[in-house]
Amino acid sequence: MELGLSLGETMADAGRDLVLGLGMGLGVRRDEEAETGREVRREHEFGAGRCGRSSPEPAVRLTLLPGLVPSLGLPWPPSSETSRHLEASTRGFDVNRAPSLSVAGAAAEDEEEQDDAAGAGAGAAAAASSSPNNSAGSFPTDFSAQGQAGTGGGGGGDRAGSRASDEDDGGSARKKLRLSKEQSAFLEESFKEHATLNPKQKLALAKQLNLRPRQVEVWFQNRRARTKLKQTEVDCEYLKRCCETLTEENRRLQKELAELRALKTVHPFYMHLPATTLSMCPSCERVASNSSAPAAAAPAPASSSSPSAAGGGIAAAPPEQRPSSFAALFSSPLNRPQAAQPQPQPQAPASS
DNA sequence: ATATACCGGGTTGTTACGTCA
DNA sequence: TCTGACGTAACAACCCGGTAT
Repeated sequence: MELGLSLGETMADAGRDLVLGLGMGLGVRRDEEAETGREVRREHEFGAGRCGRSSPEPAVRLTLLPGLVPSLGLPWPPSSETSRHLEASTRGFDVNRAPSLSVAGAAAEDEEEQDDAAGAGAGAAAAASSSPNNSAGSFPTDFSAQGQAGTGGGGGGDRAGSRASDEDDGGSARKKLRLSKEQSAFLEESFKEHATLNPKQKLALAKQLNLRPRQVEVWFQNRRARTKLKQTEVDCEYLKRCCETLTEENRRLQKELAELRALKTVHPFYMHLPATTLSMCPSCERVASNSSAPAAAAPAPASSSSPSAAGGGIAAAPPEQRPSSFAALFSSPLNRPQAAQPQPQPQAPASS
């Protein structure tokens, strides 16, 4: 069996569909999200799924449903990933030292901020603002003292404005990069609720955090990129495990097929069905035939002379009802492993 | 057709941390 | 043990191209 895996672009909030180009005709569905317009997305802009318009949407996509996790026995999501992400997401908090620990650092920053103030003319407020240390003590009230450094405040929030400010700052625009712990936390909380912003919310957030709207916009862009990157990493690992499991399954089925063929040679009367119509039910370990599937699957009584009846306990079912492992793999409810979110995933299955 | 705004992908510069001699 | 150089990861900001309005 040849597997062609293609990792579709799926944002963390894109319905959690892992796209697999397996070409096996199982669990195929059309991507309805691809028809979702931008306006619809706008209406559901917060918390609603979106499909990256830049991603090439295959005409037919095989949705790798999260039910694979239990089916394949794959540990998901990796708790280490979650912890790592959380660590990473909170690393900035730790990096921002507590005021008591940053005497030397504060002194150094004072020098920088003096430069900033001199370069941007932001004044004493800006000079005192951009140090995260200054805001470590109080949560909301610090926001008024944050940001705006190096840009002279204001900032239209549009690209032209930011680019203009880049040039206006006389080369000091990239200083004071780190947002404060409180600002990051607030943005994270906002991101949990909605991964995209409309202008109104952007302005509100910027005002609340005393950041430029452009900063808020950039933060959300970067945050989405990080989420997607994490999800991609998770998906790759997941697909790798899926591939390994399916390979093993294929190996097992090939072996069983060989055994059945050998059995056929020994007892030809026993298997007067075409070999291609035989399938093995992995759950009950019985041979199933789909050659008479339409009739056998129907409630109508099966012919006593039918092979399936003669088999005694041999079940016949249409392919979509066949209790194959693939069907189980690709028909489970959405449970695709997700990249570590800011909040821990309580439904993480136990690792194998 | 043009302008504007937004977004994703990629890149750059800064910062903080860990390691090692 | 302390220190400075070095590598690395994370992050904020930017640039560019595409798309929608």
